[in-house]
Amino acid sequence: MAVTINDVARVANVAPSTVSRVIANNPNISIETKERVQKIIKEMNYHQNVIASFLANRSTKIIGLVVQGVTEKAFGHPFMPEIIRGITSMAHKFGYRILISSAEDIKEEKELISSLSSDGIAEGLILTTSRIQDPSIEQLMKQKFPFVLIGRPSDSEQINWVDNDNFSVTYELTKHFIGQGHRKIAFLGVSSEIIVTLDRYEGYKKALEDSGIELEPNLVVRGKFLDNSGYDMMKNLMDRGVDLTGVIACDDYIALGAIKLLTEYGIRIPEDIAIAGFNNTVLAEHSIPALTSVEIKASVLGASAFELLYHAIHDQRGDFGHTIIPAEIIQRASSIREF
Amino acid sequence: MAVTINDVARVANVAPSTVSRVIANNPNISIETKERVQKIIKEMNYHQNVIASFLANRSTKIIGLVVQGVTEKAFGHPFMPEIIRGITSMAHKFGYRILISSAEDIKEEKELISSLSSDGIAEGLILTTSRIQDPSIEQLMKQKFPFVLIGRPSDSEQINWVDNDNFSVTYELTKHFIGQGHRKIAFLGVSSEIIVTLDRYEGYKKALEDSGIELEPNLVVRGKFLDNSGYDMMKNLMDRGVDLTGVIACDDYIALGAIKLLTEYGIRIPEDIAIAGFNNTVLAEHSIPALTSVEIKASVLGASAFELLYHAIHDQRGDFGHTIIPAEIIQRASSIREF
DNA sequence: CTGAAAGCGCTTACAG
DNA sequence: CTGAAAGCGCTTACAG
Repeated sequence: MAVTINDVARVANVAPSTVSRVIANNPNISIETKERVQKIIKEMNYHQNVIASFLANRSTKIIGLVVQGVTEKAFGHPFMPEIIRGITSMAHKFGYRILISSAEDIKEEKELISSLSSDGIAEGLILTTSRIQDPSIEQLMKQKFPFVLIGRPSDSEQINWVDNDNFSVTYELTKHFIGQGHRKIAFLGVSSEIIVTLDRYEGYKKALEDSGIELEPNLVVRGKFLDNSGYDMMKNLMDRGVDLTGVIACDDYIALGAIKLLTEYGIRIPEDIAIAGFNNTVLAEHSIPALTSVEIKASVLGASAFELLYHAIHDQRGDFGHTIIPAEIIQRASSIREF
Repeated sequence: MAVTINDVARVANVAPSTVSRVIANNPNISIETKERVQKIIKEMNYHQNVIASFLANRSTKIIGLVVQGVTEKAFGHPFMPEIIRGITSMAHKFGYRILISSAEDIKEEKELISSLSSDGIAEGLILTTSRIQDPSIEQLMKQKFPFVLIGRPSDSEQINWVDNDNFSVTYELTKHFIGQGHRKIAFLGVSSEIIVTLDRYEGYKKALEDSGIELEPNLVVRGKFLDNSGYDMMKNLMDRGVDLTGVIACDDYIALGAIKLLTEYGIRIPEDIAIAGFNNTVLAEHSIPALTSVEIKASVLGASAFELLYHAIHDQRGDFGHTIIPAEIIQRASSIREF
C-alpha cells in the first residue's frame, strides 16, 4: 500500500540501493541520478519507513523516559513538564525522540524499565525517580544499558546523573534567614527515602552549625516531599507551641500550605514568620505574599540529562558523568523583612 | 550480540518459527515443546526485538502525541501533564505507548506532524493544539491518517475530537454570578484564534441574554489564553474606571493575576468583586481567597482521546467520534458572598 | 504440531 | 558511480 524504495527504484530505473543512497545523502552518487530520484520521490510521495531502517541500522534514535504516575502525583508537579521540555528540546537537536511511559507504582515501574531496556526500541533511558536503593537501577547497571538519573542516587559513582547543588543552595538559603536575625528556623518535608530532601537537610544543618546555632529536632518535620501536606505540618508545629520565626520548606506546595495555615492564624508573613520554598513554581510568584523560592532550572536538568545519555550511548569509554546544575535563590517578600 | 530467536531455536533444537509461535502464545503448539522453549528463553535471557516484530507485523502499537513547546508555554500549564497522564494510562491498557514530541512554533509543528504521520512509527496521532484553520489538520485528513484533537476544531464534523462542554459550563458559571446579584460581570481572556475561549464566551453571552442583562463590550477583555497577563487586564479595567462586581477569567492564571491586582488595590474578594477562573489548577485551591474554578477533567479528556484514536486506528468504518466531557464548577470563597 | 521458505522495507559491504 | 546480494530479526501462510 505505502510506496516503498522498490517502487521508486522501478520508476526511476535504478536499483533500490541507489534510491537508498540518495535518501541517505551518500556523497558518491552522480548529481543527475540524485536529482532525478529525488524528483520521483517527491512525485510518488515516498516516505521512508523508519521501522525498516531501524532494523537495518540497529539504531532507533529513540530514548525512553520513565515518570511516576497517578499515585505519587509527581507527573502533576510543575517541574516535571519543565524537565520533559528540556529533554525533548535537547533531544531534538540530536535527532532523537522521546518515548514516554509512566508507572503507577514501584512494581509497574520495574516491569516498565525491564522491557524498555531490552525490547530494542529505546537506546537509552532517563529516569526521574531516584529512591534509596532502587532495584531497577541495579538491574540496568548489570545489563550495561545506558541510562541517566535525574536526581543523585545514593550510590552515585558508577551511574550517570544530573542534579542541583542541593546541599549548598540550602546552605545559602539558611544563611539568608540567619542573616536576617532568625535563630529558630523550621525545616519542613524531609523524607528518608528521597535523597533531594536529605541533601537539603544537610545544607540546612551545616549552615546552622557554622553559625553556632544548635539544631532543634522539633523544628525538623518529616513528610512526603510532594505531598500537599504543608498545612498540616505547620498546624502541628503551631499547635504544639513550637517557638519559631522562620520556615524553610522542601517544596513550594508545602510552603504554600504553611502560608495558608499561618494566614488563618493571623500570623504575619514575613514580619512574624519568614518562609521560603523550593522549585520556584508559578505558585511562588502568585502567592500573597510572593514566596521566596529556589529555582532548580528543571529544563536545564532535563537537557543535561539528555546530553549525558547521548554520551553514554555513543561513547564506548564507559565512564560516568555527573552534572550539577546550580540552583538559584529567588528572594521575594515572604522572607525579606525590609521588603 | 543480543540473543535472537535463532539462537534460542538452535539450543532448543527447533525451528525459529516454533520459537516465534511460543512467544506469540500460538495455541497449536505442544505443551512440552512450549515449556522447553520457554525454559530456554529464560535461561538465555532472550528478549524479543520489537523493532523486527514491528516490521513483520506492520504494527508498532505506538501513537504520537504533539504538544506545544517553549514559546507558547502550554507544556508548562498544569493541565498538560494531566492530559498526558490520562492518555498514557488508557494507552497502557491497550498495550500502546506514547511517542511525545513538542514543537516550538507552527512551522516546526507542521514538519513534526508531517513526519510523524508518514514515517511508520506512530499508528495515529493526538494533537493538543486546536487553532482556527490549522493546515496540519487538513494535511492529515487528506492522508487519511488517524488522529484525534483535544479541543473541538472549527470545522468539526469529519474529525475525531474530545472537548469539554465549554458553552454550557460557562453558561452555568455566569448564572452562578447572576444568581448572587451580579449584573456587571467582566469576561477576561477571549482570543479569536482559540476556540475554547470563544465557546466559553458564547456561554457567558447567552447567560446574560437569558437573564435580560445587556452585554457590555468594555467588560469583555481580549487576551492570550495562557498568558500570565491577568494582572494587566484587570489593571486596565480598574484604571479605566469600568464599573463591575464580578470577573470570569478564561484561565486560573488570569484570575490569579487579577486577584493580585485587586488585592494591591485594596479591593475585597468576594465582598467587592467576586471572581472565578477555569481549569481548577492547584493554584486555585491555594489562592487566598480560594478561587472558584472549573474542573475540566484533563486526564479524562486524555483518556477519551486515546479511546477515540484506538477506534480510528482499528475500525475500518471511517466514521468520526466526538466525546464531550462535562466540566464541573468548583465553588470556592472567591465567588461566594455568604462564605 | 512443526519446519522450510518467503517476506516486511531498508542498508551496506563487495564487485565492477 | 551503480547494482546484485545478503542481512537486520521477526512472522506467517503453506505443506506435511
